[in-house]
This record gives sequence, structure tokens and C-alpha cells, in this order.
Amino acid sequence: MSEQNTELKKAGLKVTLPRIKILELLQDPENQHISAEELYKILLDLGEEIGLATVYRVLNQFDDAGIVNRHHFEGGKSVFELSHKKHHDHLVCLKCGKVVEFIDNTIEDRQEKVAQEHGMKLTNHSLHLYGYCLDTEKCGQDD
Amino acid sequence: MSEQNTELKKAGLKVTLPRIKILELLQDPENQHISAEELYKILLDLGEEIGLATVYRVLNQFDDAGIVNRHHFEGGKSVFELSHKKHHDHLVCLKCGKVVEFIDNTIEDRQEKVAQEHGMKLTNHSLHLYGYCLDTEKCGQDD
DNA sequence: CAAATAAATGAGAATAATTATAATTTACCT
DNA sequence: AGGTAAATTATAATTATTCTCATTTATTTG
Repeated sequence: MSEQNTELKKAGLKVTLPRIKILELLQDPENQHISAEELYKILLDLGEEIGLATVYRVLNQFDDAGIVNRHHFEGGKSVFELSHKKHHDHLVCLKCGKVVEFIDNTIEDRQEKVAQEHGMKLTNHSLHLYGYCLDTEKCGQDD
Repeated sequence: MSEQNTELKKAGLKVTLPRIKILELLQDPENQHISAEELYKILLDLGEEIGLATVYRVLNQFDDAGIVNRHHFEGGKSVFELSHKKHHDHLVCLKCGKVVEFIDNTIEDRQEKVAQEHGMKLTNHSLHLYGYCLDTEKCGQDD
């Protein structure tokens, strides 16, 4: 009951109930790539009296502290994910919403090269591949 | 005075003043990667009485018709660009906002490969590289 | 351990981006 | 030119997110 506390302290954040709860939820594999609104709903269901504004505030703090990463997928909503893992990009199924993480070193290398060719110094990037799962029942193509 | 008309008709859209004006603006090299709000302001300045809702509606229709492409850059605002050119990705300077287009076939190929490996059929993707220009006065690094 | 204090939270208002609604206007086909 | 369906306008509504400020809480220290 203090794995979260350590993480929060390390980030220079006070250990408060909302932060612990939100961090716990983010650590649940079920909740990778979750939006603020979704987190808020889960907290409500759990009976936690945590305001939506707090969820947003905490997520922003976590982002600043490097605890989570924010992604803008198509649709205009931000999703967050724990960032203890190393960098990766995303495949998103447009039908079922499934998100798959991947990393391709060839792509990573080329990106650096491209930036260099254009006289830019990269700080970060986002690569989102959108499409349809072929292997699940829900999303198999109809042809 | 009818280059736009042809384009609109080809897309199955009625030729109306708002659509002509918006298409004209989008064709101006000044206005690549422009947001709905920015377009609206320019139209106001030009003395055109075109509502913001119309700008959004027309941009969505253009997107559906394939006349423009929508991009979600960091910051949460959508920007649109004419899509008569072939597919490309974007380098964005975080300091001056400059947007550079590029296409890298190695990256494109790898993307297909990655999707295939994960059992997905790609429909589209977005790749945004963020960083800082090195060559302009505004954005040169301070070292 | 209790008091002091600085930070965090909660509720709701405020903002920003975008979409929907419904009445009026306009484009396009005889 | 006249009829009809589609487009536009203005405004209300939604959605996502941030801000405000009064209240509460976590840490620090005596």
C-alpha cells in the first residue's frame, strides 16, 4: 500500500487520496490509454468523491512530472497512459477502439534523419496508425 | 472564375459563395494548415458574411469529399489543408509554428509492415514530428 | 502530537472548439 | 421563371477542458 506513495513523492507531489486512486487506476492494465472522463466515471463507480476538475488537474500534473503521457487520438479527446515503459507508437482500431503499442527502430531512425535533413532538432513525435483489426469477430472485414 | 466551381461540382457539392470563398482561401499558399477559426477571421476581414458554423460545416464536407485533410496537432485544435497533393507527414516547429511537409518511403513501408504484423488493415495514419527549427533567427537554439 | 501553513480539492462557473436546430435563403433542374 | 431540395445563418447546445475560490488536507515543526 505504498508503491504509489513512493512514485508520487519521487515526482515531488503530495500524497493525496485523489492522486493515489488515479495512479492506481492508471496502473491497471485495463486502463491503459484512458481519458479523463473515463477515469472520472470509474472513480464515481468506486464511490470515490473525486471531482472531474481534480482528475484533469492531476492528469496534467502527472504529465508534467512524466508519470503519464498524453496522446491526441482522432476524435479530439486526449487519452493518457502510464509512461514507465519506454517510448512507443500506437496502432488504433477505428471500429473497436483497440490500441496496440509498437516500436519500430527503422521508423525511429528515419524520423531523426528526416528532421535533420530539414534542419530541425526533434523533441518528440507522435505516430498513430489507424485501421481495422482483422482477427477479432467484432472488427473482421465483411469481405 | 471557375476553377473552384469545377472542383466543387466534381465533389458533388453545390456551388455556393461560402464554399467558393473557403476553397479559394485554402488554395492560398499562405493558408496551408489553417484552423476553422482562423479561416473565419480571414473571411470576416474580407467582409464576407459567413458564419463560423458554416466554416466548420464546409470544412467537414470538404474533408468527407477528400478536398481537404484534417490534422490534430498538439494543442487540441484541428487544422485543415488542401489534399490535392499526395500524402505526406508533418514536421512542426514548437517555437515558431512553422510546418514542413515531408514524405519518407522507408517510413511508409514500415508502417504497412507493422500493421500487417499486428493483424491490422491500415486506412490512414498521422505522423507528426515536433521540435525546433535550427535555421531561422526566431528559433535558433541559444547555444 | 497539535498548530501553522502551503498546497490540494471540490463545486460550479468559464472558456474553447465544435456540432445541432430550425427558420430563411439560395442553387439548380425543368 | 418556379419549385424543391439543399445550404446558410444565427443561435442554442455539446463536449472537452480550465479556472476560481472557498474549504479541506498533507506535511512541517515546535
